Amino acid sequence: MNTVTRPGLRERKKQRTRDALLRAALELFTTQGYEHTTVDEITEAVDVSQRTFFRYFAGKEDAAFAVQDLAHTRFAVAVRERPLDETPLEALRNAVLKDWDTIAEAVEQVVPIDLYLRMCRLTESTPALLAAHLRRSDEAGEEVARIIAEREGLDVDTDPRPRVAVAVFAGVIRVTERRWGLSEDLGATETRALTVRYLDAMGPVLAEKWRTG
Amino acid sequence: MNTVTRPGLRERKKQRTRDALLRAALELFTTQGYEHTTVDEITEAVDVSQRTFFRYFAGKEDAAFAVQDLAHTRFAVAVRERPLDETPLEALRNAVLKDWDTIAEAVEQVVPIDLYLRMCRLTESTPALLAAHLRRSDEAGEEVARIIAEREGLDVDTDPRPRVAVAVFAGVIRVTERRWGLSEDLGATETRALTVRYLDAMGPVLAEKWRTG
DNA sequence: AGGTTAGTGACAGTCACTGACAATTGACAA
DNA sequence: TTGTCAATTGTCAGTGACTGTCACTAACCT
Repeated sequence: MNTVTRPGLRERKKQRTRDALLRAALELFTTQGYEHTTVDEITEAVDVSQRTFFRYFAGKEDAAFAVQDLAHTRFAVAVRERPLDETPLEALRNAVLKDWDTIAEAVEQVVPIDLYLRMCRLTESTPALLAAHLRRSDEAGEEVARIIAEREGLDVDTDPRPRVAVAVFAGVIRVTERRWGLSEDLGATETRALTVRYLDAMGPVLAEKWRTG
Repeated sequence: MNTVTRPGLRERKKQRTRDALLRAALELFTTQGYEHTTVDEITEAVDVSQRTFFRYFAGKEDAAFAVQDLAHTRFAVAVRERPLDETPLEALRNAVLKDWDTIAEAVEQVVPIDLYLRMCRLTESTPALLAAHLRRSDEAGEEVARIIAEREGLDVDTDPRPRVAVAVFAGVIRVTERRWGLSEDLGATETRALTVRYLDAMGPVLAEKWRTG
């Protein structure tokens, strides 16, 4: 008798199964490695049939990126919410930074953050995962480019600037991603600072001569 | 009796097999689609065992990108050959443009250019291939970043600028790639011009306000 | 010519993923 | 409460990518 109709038992059960599968998958991936984890191992850990796994996730890869997708979606929303007086790159910059502070709790709703972070690192060192990650980022970038174009009242298929701006921005993000993913000792706070530094350094990099001689 | 020891019969036979497999693979991929082409179909077309295919290529994917890898390698060389008085981004820009004019014949040595171009378009519309392509590009970018760092006498692990510059540059290239891959009517010449335009527009994009209002 | 070695084919096995159908279980009305 | 409907799941069979192994053949070397 909830005023807000609570999802029925069926719905709740489904959610539990999905969560359990997701958590088991990430746990196994991060401890044994992605390639060395079979779907059977995941389903055995949750005690469902293999077929069920594929009903919840399009494939192994899809499970690996369920959380990452959440982050991408949130970022797109954050960009859409930026005030219109910011330039495109300002909007992108401020969107990441604002999102950064609240992303942790959003992730925690689904899986322990620690698990997510370990998964991110694994992505960087697993070719198959890195490939999938880059493609998903590319996709997310496309969406953001459309948002930027809309903000600026431009046609994304005529004017290249939205896509160029997003591509440039994504490139910088990728650098910090890599840096963070491969270094053992680099906390979230330091990485955030690094991101700011790189983004702010971007302008000069393009014009300046680097050599002091 | 060659002064330059010509590769033996064994070596030549191997090369022929590899070429035949590669050509058959690309031909089938581009006509039937990547996913709908089985390795068995490829090997049947060349009349070798399936096992042989996997001795020449690490997988289906590897065959699909054999030519693309050639292009990446050439680009890296082109960057290395740029005069030292060019700024990093100038060097990158001029390397693509210079390479552009000679890449065609280099490709033709291995497979018909037309086949290569069709393969590129297919990559853009096949998620699995796009993912693989982006990862390989990322890898190539890492190599180029090291070359740039060396040119400038910097340590790539300390100074982020080489990677940032390459990431930014790669982002722009990606935009033209996409544009070319998805439009039916866009020749190589027009695409080259587009690349120049985007690259040259990059600086302004980062600083300027876009809205005229 | 005869021994060595690289390249190949044949075969068996693993694993991701899919389609089809039957069994189960929550939802909902009589 | 009970029976019906529909959603979820399990089972089974099959495809296709990829790997290890081993015997065989053909090029290479002396």
